[in-house]
Amino acid sequence: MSLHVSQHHHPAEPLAKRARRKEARPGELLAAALDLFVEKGFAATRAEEVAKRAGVSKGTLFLYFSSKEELFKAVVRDSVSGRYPEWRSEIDAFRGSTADLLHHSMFTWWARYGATKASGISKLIMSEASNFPELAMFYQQEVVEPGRELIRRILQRGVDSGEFRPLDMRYSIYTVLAPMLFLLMWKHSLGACVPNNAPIVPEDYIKAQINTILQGLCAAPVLQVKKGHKPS
Amino acid sequence: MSLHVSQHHHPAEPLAKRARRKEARPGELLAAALDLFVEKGFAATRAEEVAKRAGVSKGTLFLYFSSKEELFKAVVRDSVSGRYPEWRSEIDAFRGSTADLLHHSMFTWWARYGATKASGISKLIMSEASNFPELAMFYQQEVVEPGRELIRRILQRGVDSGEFRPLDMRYSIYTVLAPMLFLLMWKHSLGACVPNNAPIVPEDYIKAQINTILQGLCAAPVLQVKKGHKPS
DNA sequence: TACATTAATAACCCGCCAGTCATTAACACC
DNA sequence: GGTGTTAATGACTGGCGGGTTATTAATGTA
Repeated sequence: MSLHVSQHHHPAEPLAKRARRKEARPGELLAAALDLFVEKGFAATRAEEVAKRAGVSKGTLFLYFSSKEELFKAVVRDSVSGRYPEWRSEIDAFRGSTADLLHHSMFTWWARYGATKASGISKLIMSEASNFPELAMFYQQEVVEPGRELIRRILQRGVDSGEFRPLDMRYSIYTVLAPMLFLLMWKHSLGACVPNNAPIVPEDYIKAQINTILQGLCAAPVLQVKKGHKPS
Repeated sequence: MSLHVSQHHHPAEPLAKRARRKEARPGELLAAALDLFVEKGFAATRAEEVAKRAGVSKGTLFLYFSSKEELFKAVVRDSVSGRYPEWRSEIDAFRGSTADLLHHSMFTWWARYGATKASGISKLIMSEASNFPELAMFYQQEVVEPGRELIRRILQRGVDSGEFRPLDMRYSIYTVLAPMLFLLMWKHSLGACVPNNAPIVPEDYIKAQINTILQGLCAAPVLQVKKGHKPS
């Protein structure tokens, strides 16, 4: 996805059969795979369908990726784990209160990841980890651990500055992680396929969660989160 | 599971092939199906394997359940939705503070559901809802809605008595639901199959979550949850 | 135009699995 | 022991899907 999005050599010459485009194929296959993995899950996604969506035959898919599992790993690297460095430096550069940093981080995470297609990958892994232990392992190292570290960093900042009470990091991390991952899961499972009379509005949900989290974590009794707060 | 657990007619006469036991079969099949659905998921569970674990042939399975989906619905009715009436009356009968009620409910829910095999069903549904919309719909009506109602009941009790600040029920429900469902998901996915240097101890996790939730929900600034609290 | 290289293809292999059905045998009743 | 009912079986079907391979043709070079 990120770098090599499909760019047809010439619009006037629309889709030559059997065109040889060694450079463009992997990116197009990754994009197609992301779409389908997110939409149907890992096991339920058919290699042939990925190929078709990328405009090639199944044989070509296996020419560029040795198996379905390798294809999946490539998708994760391309669309998830690549983003950590940027986030980490943003967090380190942040100058306001830790409450504001938490607020900013959660809304940013949602806007840049949770609300995008790529977030389906997290749901997929939670869903299919037990059937594909190797993928689970890969994801744990590549995504989960770094993510935990980022949250720990934010909370520690609050403790160090005295804004938060002393925290047991082993579990406080989940105070932030659980509501966000639940939102993700919900969005991609029951929330997506069941007609619901009380649908979750992500921004409202997050605001409510932050409210609860902060009033629970701050050392001193604290007011509501400020109303007109600007996420970015 | 609940009622008709397998009881062999006579232990001395261990496993007569082709025994005719119309009464015992459905229960044994449900128990086997629960095991396997939880272990491998819905799509990945093979009908023949369910039959084998129940000690019958695949043909017999389809004699009692018209399809895999019907088998699944029967498992849900048998091992999940049957428990609501009991919980609801326990909640209504509770006499202490709402903070204690919440504490009691969350630990009881974990002990009687979260920590058992049956909780794998919730994880399964979150995982496979999008591939089996009919099952998702069924689960939403049979399990999710009643569950939401129960949480709403508890929170409303706290608001009415003045223990909790006024709450937007649409989202406050998730303050309770999200951490618990996240724990479930974790237990049945990454937490189960990845060697983890910081494993989650459910009771500690829940205690930490309650702590945060209450300090966020209570009207007045509140102390820690009492230390030696007895869940039941 | 002739030739070498290799990207791309389509047919193929092989194992798997939900659901069916004709056959078999356990049991009840006489 | 004989007979009818039906619980239980297991072989079978039809379709699917990951991965392979022999073949085809696009492109670069001379």
